[in-house]
Amino acid sequence: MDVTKPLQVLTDCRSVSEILNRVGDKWTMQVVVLLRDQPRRFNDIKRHVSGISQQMLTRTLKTLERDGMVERTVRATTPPQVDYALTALGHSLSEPVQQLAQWALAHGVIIHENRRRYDGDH
Amino acid sequence: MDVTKPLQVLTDCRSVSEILNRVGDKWTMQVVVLLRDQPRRFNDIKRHVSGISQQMLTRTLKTLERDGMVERTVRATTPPQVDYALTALGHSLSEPVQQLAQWALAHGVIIHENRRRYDGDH
DNA sequence: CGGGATCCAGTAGGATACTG
DNA sequence: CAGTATCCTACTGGATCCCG
Repeated sequence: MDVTKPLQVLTDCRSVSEILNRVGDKWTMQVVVLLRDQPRRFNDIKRHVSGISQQMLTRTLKTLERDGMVERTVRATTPPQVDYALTALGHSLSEPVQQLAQWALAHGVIIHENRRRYDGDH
Repeated sequence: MDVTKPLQVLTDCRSVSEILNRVGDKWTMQVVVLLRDQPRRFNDIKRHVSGISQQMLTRTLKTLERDGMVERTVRATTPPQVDYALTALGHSLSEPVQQLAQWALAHGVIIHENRRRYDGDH
């Protein structure tokens, strides 16, 4: 099978697309950025990420833990206390994401203008 | 209403999440990276992005056009010919995306290891 | 050739109730 | 407090047929 450059690029793309899909869901980013400052507990996160349900927060944290982006620490107190902290991997991700955040902030307005114009013309 | 720093961060996050969601869908990245090299025609793109249906390619291109990321040029020949090219905005996006691509390529293996380990333990 | 229109399946995400 | 379990809805993506 031929290892032409276009094919290589597309292979890379699928790998990148997977990451983008993981990190680009509705809540992951907000949780990661929140945890960048400090570890937090479940309901603490829930309070700061407005609109998220306990269901989705559970799923989001579990997926992040599975990928090794956050570490889950259970303290066997009563009531139980669970801390979530970003791992080194999670922190390393936040760097390229910030690049994209810069881009999004810089071009967000233009994109929305483009959409308005497009929707007006069509 | 208070304009505390956490709130500001979360506002940014939603904007970034929106971009990630747009760009992180199943096909957008592959199309954008393919068009980075040169403009291409509809079926030309379809051939290079293996697995994409004409339906999804149509939708993907239309969304990219709406956001001002690609420019659509129709030549009224018979048969009709339509060229798709990346705009300056589209090109500018590909830069931070490449940063993320680097990250994905560098850490993809570790992430998959983390998942295997997690799935084994639980 | 480059789509539009339609239908259909799978999954992401939301609401609520319950539990150790 | 920190979840699990259940149900439901909406959106994404795929397949097919048609049209200028």
